[in-house]
Amino acid sequence: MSMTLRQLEYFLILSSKLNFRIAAESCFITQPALSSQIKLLEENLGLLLFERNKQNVTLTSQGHRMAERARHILSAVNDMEGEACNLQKPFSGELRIGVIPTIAPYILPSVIPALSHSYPDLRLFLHEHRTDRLIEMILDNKLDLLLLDLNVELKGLCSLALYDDPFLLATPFGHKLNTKSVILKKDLKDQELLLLEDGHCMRDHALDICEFSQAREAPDFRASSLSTLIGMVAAGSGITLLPSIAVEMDAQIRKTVQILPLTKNTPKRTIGFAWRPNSYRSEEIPHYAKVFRQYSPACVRK
Amino acid sequence: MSMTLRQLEYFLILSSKLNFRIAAESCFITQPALSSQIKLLEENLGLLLFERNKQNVTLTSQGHRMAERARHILSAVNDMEGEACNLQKPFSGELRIGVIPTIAPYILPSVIPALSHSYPDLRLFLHEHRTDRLIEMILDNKLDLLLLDLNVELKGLCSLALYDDPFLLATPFGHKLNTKSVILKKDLKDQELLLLEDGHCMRDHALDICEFSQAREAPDFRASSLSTLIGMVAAGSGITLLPSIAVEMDAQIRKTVQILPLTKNTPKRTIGFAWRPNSYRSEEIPHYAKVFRQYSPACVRK
DNA sequence: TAAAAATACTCCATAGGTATTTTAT
DNA sequence: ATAAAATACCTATGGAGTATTTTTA
Repeated sequence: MSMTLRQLEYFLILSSKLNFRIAAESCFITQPALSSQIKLLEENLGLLLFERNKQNVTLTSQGHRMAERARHILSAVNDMEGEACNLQKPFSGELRIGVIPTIAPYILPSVIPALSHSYPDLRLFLHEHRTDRLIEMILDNKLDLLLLDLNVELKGLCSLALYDDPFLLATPFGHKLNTKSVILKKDLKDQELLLLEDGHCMRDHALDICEFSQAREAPDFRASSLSTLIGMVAAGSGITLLPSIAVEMDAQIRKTVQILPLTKNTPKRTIGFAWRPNSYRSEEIPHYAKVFRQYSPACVRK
Repeated sequence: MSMTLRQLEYFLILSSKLNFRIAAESCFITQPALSSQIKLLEENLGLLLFERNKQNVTLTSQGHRMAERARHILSAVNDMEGEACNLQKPFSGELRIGVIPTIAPYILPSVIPALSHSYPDLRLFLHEHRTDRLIEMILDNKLDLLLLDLNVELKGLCSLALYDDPFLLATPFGHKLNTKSVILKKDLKDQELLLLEDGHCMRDHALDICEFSQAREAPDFRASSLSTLIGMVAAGSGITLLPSIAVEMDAQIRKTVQILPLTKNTPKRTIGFAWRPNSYRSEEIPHYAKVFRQYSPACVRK
């Protein structure tokens, strides 16, 4: 009679595979069984979800909108089942954490073991992606918790600030700025800054600082990671900004490049958690925050 | 195996009836059938939803939280089914509109027939309640569209302003303020204002104006409707504020009390729509807004 | 001809019914 | 004794299987 959760699951699988036989396999049923359930769903909704014409299956435009709704429903179902587990035994099960690449290597190595130790029934899964991707994933209920720079559009997510992470200046040894004890805004004027490639939120931060200090971005160069960036600075190709946590946690950095503090009114990023308001882990998050704060690099500890 | 939408429906009905026999009736099944489905749901979730001890059934605390989740899921299902209908035939089916009492009698009589005429396949249902109740209802998917004063906490609802509705001063005939052509802030000082009872958002608006102008609320008096308020003003018990739309649409008012314009920088309320972001009618709403604007009282037409 | 989806049918798991027992007042 | 929920057992709907046909490249 009425729509079924199972039909919605099948529907979404088919809408990603776009092939009945292959989708049926993913659903662990036979192809005719899938065909009939999809047909039932289409009859129930009173519209065509798939175009199955010329040898290939595609979602109709109506199907697209229905798929959006179906994802929302199944996400809510997932939340309900998760909360049920959580009520029986909180701080257990899968905790899927998403972290940006300019944070992960400096925070996680110390915090993750501590987290595992504090909550031994948690099974931690870490995913490292850039901000946009992480937000997509958490909104689609593929992640439970993000650790990122909070100075971004959070699309309705809840957030909690954990650390202030000031930026430091990295220059080649022997650079003319190195004699100064503190770098002021005017010192950066016309300096060439090497920056990360597009999509890294740290890049946007650094561009703001460029604009403010009238430094300019080095043309024809975009690094894909902080370590590349450090290598280029060491090679004398320019200067760059680094987060304090990186400088503190990676002892090699100070041996490779000169680290200089920026002006008093120092630019910084705010590192913190973000999560879906409907997450069944909402109430656990302040506890995780405690662990993250306690086992963080000294330079950001409040 | 897994949770069923039907189980969730039964669960919510039982959680409102708190009696298996009566709830089963509402579900159109027998009592044992309901018992077994509830039991299955409890087994699936791995927790007790109901306490069935001393002759009466109650929701457990865990049950409460699960009911919240279940409501959310079924609301999303309702949205999906609604959108399916809507894709087949937009501007049709039930449109459940919630309106506050200080707007309904002045806007609806002209707009509703026009709306029916523009969209003959709509079945309009009107609900008149105060703001808090309306917001509760729309969040619970019991209404599709609100028409209210937008100067309130909208709890994540989308909104669209329709009219600016200035307040006017109503005094008894022969009142000493009546000789003035325009009322200024200082004229209201120490005047006794008669206001609506608690819960009307117009009351809060009027209190703000009180505070600003140092007028004071008449003690021991709270009207339950604008017409009561007008009657009291006519009887010489004090003065009050009235929305322009009321004065324009109800010809009796000017025969009963004196209407005076307020200062240039006149206080006003903003009347508009509010709806759930997930509503399947989101795309229709600008069209409804057009009709509402066109068939509104002249005093608020832009 | 081959590969993919739809159709025809068969089967069995389970939602829901009836009859009855248990429990609490 | 009564009223409510649970249990036992039966029935039948419909989800999923196998075999086959239809469709399209």
